[in-house]
Amino acid sequence: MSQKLIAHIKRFVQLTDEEKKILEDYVQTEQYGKKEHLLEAGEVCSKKYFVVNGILRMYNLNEKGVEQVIHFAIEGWWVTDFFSYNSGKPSRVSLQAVEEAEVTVIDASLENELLAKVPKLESYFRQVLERAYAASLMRTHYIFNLSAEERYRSFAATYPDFVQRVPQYLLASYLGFTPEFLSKVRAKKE
Amino acid sequence: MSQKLIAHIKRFVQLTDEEKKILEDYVQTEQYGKKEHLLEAGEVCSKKYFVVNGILRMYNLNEKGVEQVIHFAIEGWWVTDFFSYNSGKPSRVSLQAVEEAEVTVIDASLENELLAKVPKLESYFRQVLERAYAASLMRTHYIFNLSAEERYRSFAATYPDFVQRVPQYLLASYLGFTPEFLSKVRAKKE
DNA sequence: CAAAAAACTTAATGTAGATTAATAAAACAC
DNA sequence: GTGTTTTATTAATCTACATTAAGTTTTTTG
Repeated sequence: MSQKLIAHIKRFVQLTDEEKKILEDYVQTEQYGKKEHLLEAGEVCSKKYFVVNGILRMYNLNEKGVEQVIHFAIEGWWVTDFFSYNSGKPSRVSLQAVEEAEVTVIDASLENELLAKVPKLESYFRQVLERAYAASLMRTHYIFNLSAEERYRSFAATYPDFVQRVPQYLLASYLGFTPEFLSKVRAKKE
Repeated sequence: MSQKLIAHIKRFVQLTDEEKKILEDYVQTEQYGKKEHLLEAGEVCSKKYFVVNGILRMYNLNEKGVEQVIHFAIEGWWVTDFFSYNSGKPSRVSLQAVEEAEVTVIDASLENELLAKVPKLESYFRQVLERAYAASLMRTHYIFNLSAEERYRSFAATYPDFVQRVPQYLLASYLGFTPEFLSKVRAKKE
C-alpha cells in the first residue's frame, strides 16, 4: 500500500502500527492507464478510491449525449459514487483516468469490517467528507457568483499546475462552459 | 431534546438507551423567529444545527452586495459552516431562519467528547455527510445541464411543498437566476 | 386599519456565452 | 514518418437570461 494514504490519514487521526497493519490487509493498489475506466455508468460502484497519483474524472452524459465532468480527483482525494456505493444500485456516473493513475482501493463488502476493527477510520472519513462537502458548497457559490471567464481565471490562479495537466475540453466541461469559449478567453491574455 | 433527531439517527445507527441519554446531555434545543440569525458572517461558527422544524438558509454576499443563497436546510438536515467550525476562523457565510425554526444544537467544544463517549455517532455523521456530499455534487450537475427554467420546473416537481413555503426571491437566488425571471416562468404555466 | 416596507410582476433593452462550422495543430497508431 | 484520430482555434450568428425601471400586490407594523 502506498505511504501516501498513511500520510493523509495522519493529518486527521493517529493510527498505531497495529492499526496500520490491519488497514493494509483491507486495501489494494490498482493501476489504470490513460482513459481507462474505473467505473462505467450502469455498473454498481462497489469501491472507494484514494488517488495516489494521477487524475481521475467523474462524469456523466446529459440528454444531448454530451459528457459533463462532475468532479476531478487528484492526489490525496477520495472518490466514489456514494449513491450507488451505499444503495447497491447501478451508478449513473462514470469514473475514468484522465492520465495514468495509481489508486488505493477499499471494497464496499469489506469496509464495515475494517471500520469495526479500526474505528478511528470512521472519524477520518467523517473529517475528509466534511472538507469535501464544504468545498462542493463553495464551488456552487462560485458558479453562481462568478462569470465563466472569472471562474476560469480564478481556478487557473488557484491550480496553475492542474490547468496545464488536464485537456482543455475537460476543464471547460468542469467549469461549466464550452471549449470554444475557453479558447477565446485564453487567447485574450493568460 | 426533540425525538426527531433520535428518529433520524435510528435510520443510520442503533443507539442503546444509555447512549441516547448521553446524547441528550450534549445537545440543546433552540428556537429562532423568522429572519433571525443563527450565525452572521464574520462570527466563528461554533455549532452544528439539526433542523427539527422550519427552514434555514445559508447565504453570503457577492461583490455586488447581493445575497446569494448557498443552501437551504429543512427538517431532518444538519447545517454548519465546516470551514469555520473546523478551523475556528470567522465564517464568510450567514445562517438565518427563513421561517420560525426549532433546531437541536451541538457545540464544537463538546463534540469530540460526545463522539468519544458514543462512537456510533461518528458513523452516523459520516453517513449523513456522504448523502449531503452526493446531493451537492448532483446539484452541480443539474446546474450545468439544465437551463434555468428546467431547473425550476424540476425542483418544483421534486419539492412541491417547499416551493410554496419559501419566498420566491430566495428560491430564485438558490436556483441561480433572478426573481424577475422566475416570475416570468411562473406566469407561463405552472 | 392605515401607512410603510417587502415581495412580486411586467416589459424594453442589453449581453455573456452557446452554437455552428470550418480550419489548424497535436497526439496517436501502424 | 505518414495517415488518422483527437484536441484546439477562430469567427459569424443566435439566444437564454440579466438588467433596468416602473407599477402592483402582499405583508408587516404601530
